[in-house]
Amino acid sequence: MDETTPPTLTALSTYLLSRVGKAARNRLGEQLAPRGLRLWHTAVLAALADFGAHAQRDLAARLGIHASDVVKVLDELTAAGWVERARDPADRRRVRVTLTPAGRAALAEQEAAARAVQEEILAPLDAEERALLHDFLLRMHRELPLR
Amino acid sequence: MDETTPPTLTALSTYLLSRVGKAARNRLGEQLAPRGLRLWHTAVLAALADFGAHAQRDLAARLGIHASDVVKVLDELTAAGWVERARDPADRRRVRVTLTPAGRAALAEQEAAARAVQEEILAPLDAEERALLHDFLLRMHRELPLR
DNA sequence: CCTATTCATAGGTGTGCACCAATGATTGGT
DNA sequence: ACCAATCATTGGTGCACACCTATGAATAGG
Repeated sequence: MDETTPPTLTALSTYLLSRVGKAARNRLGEQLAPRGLRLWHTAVLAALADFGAHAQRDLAARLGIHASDVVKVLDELTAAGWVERARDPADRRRVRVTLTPAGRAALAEQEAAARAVQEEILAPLDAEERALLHDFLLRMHRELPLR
Repeated sequence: MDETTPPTLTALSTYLLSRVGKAARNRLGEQLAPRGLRLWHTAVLAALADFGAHAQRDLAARLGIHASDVVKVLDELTAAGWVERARDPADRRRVRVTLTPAGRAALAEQEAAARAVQEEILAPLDAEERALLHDFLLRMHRELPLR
């Protein structure tokens, strides 16, 4: 049986983007799932590593994630000992979230997993093409609504 | 508040791919939703337009979608009058699916919607860059497991 | 001929993702 | 001192997506 994807679809960058993106997402998910993680866990750890401690509301704003979902992600990250919550003494409504050394180590592992996935997905491209692709994606990403 | 995405994430093509891809997927979905459609509807119409009538199992194989899900998509496409189901007289287990003229017209509209989304997402890229991106995506897509 | 396989169908599950409303504690504005 | 707004939290909802099982009709292979 012919399994060729319809040219009407492959002619659309949008379609390819959504399909390749989904593949990337799925493979990333498969890497994280065994550790009981989803993409937001990594994103939160990365935000803390790159920008230091955040109030939860700032994490939500930076990542474009719902405040109520931040709570749930942090519940799991604290349970893993990767993150610590502490009331902000200056404003006791806020909870200050900090990355633990264990959290930093976990992030490094997750980054490595992501790079392994990258190797799979970008396999057909040479180094120069990968650099171009990354530049294109960065520029598109920058214009995206953070939602 | 600083809403910069963590560099640890934006350094990963995989992350950008999954994020930009999701945006593309979402915007496409928003275009189709008012008409009660999802991406698979368009994909099925495209397969029929590009390769002619299919048995349902062949649609499933070509698109990498579950046979039981094909049934549901076709239920809706037939209800819209875009597709017709007929028993294959040569093998009466099979159902031969054909595109109606209305279906072809609907596909054209959906393509136009997809191109509009494309215009949004690819806005930061010039024509040459878009062509390069499309080539990259095509090559990556070709190596993807059809699932 | 009859048994195993194929095909379409019906009905259901689980997961990830995004979003929403209600609540209690705390703060800021006036 | 009070009222309105902010923040974290709880406990949901709904959707898209992918997958699974069981069933009946039809076919193919020995």
